Amino acid sequence: MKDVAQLADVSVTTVSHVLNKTRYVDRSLVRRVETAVKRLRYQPNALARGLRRKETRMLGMVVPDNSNPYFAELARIIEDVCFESDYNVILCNSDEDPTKERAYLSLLAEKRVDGIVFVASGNDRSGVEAVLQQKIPMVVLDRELKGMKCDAIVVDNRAGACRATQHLLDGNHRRIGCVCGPTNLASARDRLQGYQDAFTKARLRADPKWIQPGDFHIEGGYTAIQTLLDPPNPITAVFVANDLMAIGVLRGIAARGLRVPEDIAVVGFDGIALGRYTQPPLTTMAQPIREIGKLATELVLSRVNGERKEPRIHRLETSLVVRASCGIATPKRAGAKK
Amino acid sequence: MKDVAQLADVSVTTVSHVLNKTRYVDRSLVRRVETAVKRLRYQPNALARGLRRKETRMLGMVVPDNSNPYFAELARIIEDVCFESDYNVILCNSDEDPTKERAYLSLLAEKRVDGIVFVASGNDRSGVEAVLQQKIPMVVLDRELKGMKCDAIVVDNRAGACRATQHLLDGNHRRIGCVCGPTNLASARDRLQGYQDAFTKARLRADPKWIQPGDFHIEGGYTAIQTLLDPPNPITAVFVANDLMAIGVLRGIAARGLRVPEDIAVVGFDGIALGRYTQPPLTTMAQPIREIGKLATELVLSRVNGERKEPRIHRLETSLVVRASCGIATPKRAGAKK
DNA sequence: CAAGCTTGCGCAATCGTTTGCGCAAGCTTT
DNA sequence: AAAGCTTGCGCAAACGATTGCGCAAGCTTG
Repeated sequence: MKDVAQLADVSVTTVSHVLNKTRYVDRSLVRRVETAVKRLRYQPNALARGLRRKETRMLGMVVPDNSNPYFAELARIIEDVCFESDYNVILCNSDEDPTKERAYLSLLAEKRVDGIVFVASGNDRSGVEAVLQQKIPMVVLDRELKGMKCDAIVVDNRAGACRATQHLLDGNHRRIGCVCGPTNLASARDRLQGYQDAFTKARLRADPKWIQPGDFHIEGGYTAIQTLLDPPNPITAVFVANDLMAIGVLRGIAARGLRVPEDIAVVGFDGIALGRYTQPPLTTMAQPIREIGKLATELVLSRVNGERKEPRIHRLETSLVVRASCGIATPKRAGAKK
Repeated sequence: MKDVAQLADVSVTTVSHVLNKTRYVDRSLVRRVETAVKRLRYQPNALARGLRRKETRMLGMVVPDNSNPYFAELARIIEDVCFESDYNVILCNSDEDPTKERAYLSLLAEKRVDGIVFVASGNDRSGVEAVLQQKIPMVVLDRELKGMKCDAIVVDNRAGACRATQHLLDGNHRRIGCVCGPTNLASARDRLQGYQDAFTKARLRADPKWIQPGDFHIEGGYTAIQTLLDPPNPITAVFVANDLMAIGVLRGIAARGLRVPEDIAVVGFDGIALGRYTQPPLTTMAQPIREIGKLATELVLSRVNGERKEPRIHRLETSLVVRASCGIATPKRAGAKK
């Protein structure tokens, strides 16, 4: 910058003001500065700027695993919105490991990101506290950390899972299995609850043997469905707590020579884009993933820009997307049963 | 930091040295500093540090689209390796748009990332030049920019596509279609070439009508296969230039009531993890994606750490992964035919 | 006991910007 | 023509760390 100033024969102050258009500068000087910038291929140093301005135009994004299509899509949306607003995003994969989560949150705080989108997994308070007390705007997805002074976005996992299961009940399935997620995750527990709620509401009982824990990964779905199909007189339908596992389930069923939905009906959860293209296409309880991503980013950015609203929990609706894998044409509403 | 120094009643110099363990400090002072750090919840400012040290411990990563599983997996690996070495990665989606590419490269340069992993798409020299002349280590994937002073990692797309197609020929298919990628991408062109090479080598001719351009996205595969299957006496096999489109192709075939591999054999390209779980599992020409990611990151990081080797082009091998979608049990080697 | 070493720490410059403050020159008033 | 405004720019102090250099106190040595 000094060099630019020298070459253009002005002060660095003027160079700065020209670059930022932050006060009037004479035409001729502007031109001189601009040509000097071009000649020297000058690129401002964002660190120095950030240090002075106390902003970095970077957001941190912590997700469990960006190779899970759900988070990949979410990341893509967040990144897009950020790009629009001239922000960059730092990608962090936590693997749902509290230690990694803490490490990343702390790193992001040190890097002085302007905000954080955090897909929380465990009950990790400490890491979050550290960030908040640095006054870094943050929005937490998928988990309501009660008592936390920051926005959260959640979907009603329980109600969604319940409706998904009801859809199978409506299709006259009675022996309905559930491949659920790791029970240390609140969202997984809620979805399991919802599955059970559906039975309760229908005055039926879910056999505990029908419930098989998964890991939210594709292989987990594959192996879970195997043990679910092993016993004689097995389930005729299965609710899978996320779409990635559902893909594994579809494969596992096919590997046994069974057909979906004729032999086993399958319903997933998440609404990833891939669900349209599975064999057969996947019926799923879709999260409004685009909205979640947009809202999350906008919430963070609005706080970055000084918005001072009271933090709150935003609850979004899931919606049932009926495709072939459940073998039930029209979704009946729960209310329609009475 | 000043506050810490004050509270511990030492100079900021000492605080810095304690934090970085960069010179001997008396035990008692170390303790005083450490407790002060805890009490104040002090977190060093990475911007200031970076400014002084001229490093950011951040890498830029530019990919076309992180929601394509191939790039998602790549990103994941890169991020993992970086985490090991205490680096963060900035995620950038270029959408294969030269303008976005330039914008991102320039932004990354301003942010003074220590290095860049760049999955190049177009022929964009300018953006790359700008980075290189800033002396930022960079490795370019998927495209050899000749004359560029930086490392590149490529796979032999042409040979890979050729072998994939040969595999179909070996399976006694003669009318083999090709869903190729956008022709402005070198990798897509090479794969198309490889497809044609296979015919040439077998002294056969590929009907131009069998070649259908795609967009490397899932829907593109779906629509491409439709037009490929429309004519009477259609193809009996298809080579798809990437796995994502291949998934679309599988769906498209199923939607017409045809079966894979009995009616149409399918071979993809990329080797994404999802390929194991498609219906049927996808035969594909796999890129060594883990190696690519690791090598890319290691190359960049080694240069960050002052390695001064001559930049070179690293060529990696693809390998055929035979699953059910091609309907051919054992891959015959091209050489075995003679 | 003086000279020279070693040990342990602090001073102050530096990294590359932004920005509050003030100054000089030209213009408008009265 | 003096007083007061405008206009257009530069000076220098931050921002928060790192690090070369040097200083004082305690030791060793001859």
